[in-house]
Amino acid sequence: MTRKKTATVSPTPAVLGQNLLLRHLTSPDRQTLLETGKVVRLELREKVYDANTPINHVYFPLTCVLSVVAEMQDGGMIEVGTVGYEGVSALPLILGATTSANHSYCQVPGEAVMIPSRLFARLMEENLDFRKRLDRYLQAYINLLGQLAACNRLHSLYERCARWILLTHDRVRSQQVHLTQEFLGMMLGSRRSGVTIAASTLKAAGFITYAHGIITILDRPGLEDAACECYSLAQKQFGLLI
Amino acid sequence: MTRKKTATVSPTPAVLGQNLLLRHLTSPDRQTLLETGKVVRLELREKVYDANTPINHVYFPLTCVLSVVAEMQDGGMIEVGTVGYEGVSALPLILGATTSANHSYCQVPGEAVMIPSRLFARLMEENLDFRKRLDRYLQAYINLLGQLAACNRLHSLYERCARWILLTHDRVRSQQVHLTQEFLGMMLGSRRSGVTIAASTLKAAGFITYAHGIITILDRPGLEDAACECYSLAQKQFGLLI
DNA sequence: TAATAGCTGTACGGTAGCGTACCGTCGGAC
DNA sequence: GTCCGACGGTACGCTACCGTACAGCTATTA
Repeated sequence: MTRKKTATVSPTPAVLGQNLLLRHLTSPDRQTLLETGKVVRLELREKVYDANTPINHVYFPLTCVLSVVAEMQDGGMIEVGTVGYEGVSALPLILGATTSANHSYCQVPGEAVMIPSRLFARLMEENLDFRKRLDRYLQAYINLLGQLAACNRLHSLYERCARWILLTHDRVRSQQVHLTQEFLGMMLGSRRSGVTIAASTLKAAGFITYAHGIITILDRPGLEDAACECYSLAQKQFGLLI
Repeated sequence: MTRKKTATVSPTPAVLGQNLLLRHLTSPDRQTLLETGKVVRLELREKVYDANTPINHVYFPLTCVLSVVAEMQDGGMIEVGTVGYEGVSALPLILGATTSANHSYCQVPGEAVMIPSRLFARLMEENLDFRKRLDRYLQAYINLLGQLAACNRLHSLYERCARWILLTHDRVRSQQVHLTQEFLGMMLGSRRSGVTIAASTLKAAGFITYAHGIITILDRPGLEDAACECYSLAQKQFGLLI
């Protein structure tokens, strides 16, 4: 929530290469992005956009991870999507909407390239290759959304915990992820105490350690075994985007 | 599974009006559809397409309802989307894919307008208004998919049963829906015995009756009260498409 | 160094729904 | 009318997870 203002910096070509959508951009659009885009740092739980509110800025994550979150009438929240360096924050804009049905905020702090929504719309309109990449990305996102709907119904909290940790880990450079059990519980739509039990089991198995909001991955293959099939399916979907 | 071959019939303008996407089509594309499209009857559980298999035909439901179903590694199935007269079967084609990650088959028997995928692609490319309507439809579908993911985690079987019956009822002209509890259980990713209890409760409340594969809606407002918020949200999304 | 706030471990009764089994009933086929 | 198969009702032990509460630990701040 606390946002430290940092000097906005223009991206370098190397920076653009960190995002799968920006990586393949060619001039003149590449040049436009180098000039107009800003590298910003998103802090934990910093808002990206609100539900049913015009989306004015578009973020291409570099090292941060964003969450798309559905809010129910009773105030309950649950994650319905994540966005990392493989994608872009403004999924609804791809189909011409100006708002989203969900909220989005920063799940793992880090950097992103920000551009105005109007520029994003122009790029989509004028750059066919970019447009096609966005379409493919959106398709992958939809496929994962369907899988998530199934996963939420059919798989145990233990499996989903492992899946979530892996997916986040894939998008972060470090072996450590800043993440409280309370937060993970909200993302998974479960109680914190339930998450503690699942996490303790993963810890006892030696796959992770867990202390005061920082989770460390110790045994990735082990964690992959613990996760449901949804993880490998997600990996496969993202593999198609490179 | 048993498909009775019927003589294929070309649609009339009145028929096109029954599908929200075809309704607004103007000539010359309208004429193309009247000539090239076929009105076909889809039977219960008739396949629309398979996962990861080229989609050659596109269906615009008139009175039938289609299900999009995810199949898990253990063979378990669960519905991740439905398509009625408001939409079209081939959602992945909208984004340029040629296959789907899921299966699709007929959930409620009835009629649909069928065209070849190639024609569908051509229409999307050449008809901007049609393209825009498809984009809006896909956006609504995505929003509902997100809501479903949340619903599957947060709402009870009782609520989801009511929601499902309502959504299907909306897309059917009759007060009766052909539907076994076994089938509904599969759609909802739950046991049949659990569905029986939920359905019995709805029956005891006087909202529906239920006998040998045919469910009859008696008290729609009552059923709406029983359903979770996801139903009214879906209604709202579809309302935006008219 | 002490106080504080945030995070994790644990406990425990309660419940929804699983998994499975069995039986009754109704409708359609012959 | 009789048989058979499909469908629905019910039962019951079992499990995962809820909801809530409380206690202990660690990093941060005063």
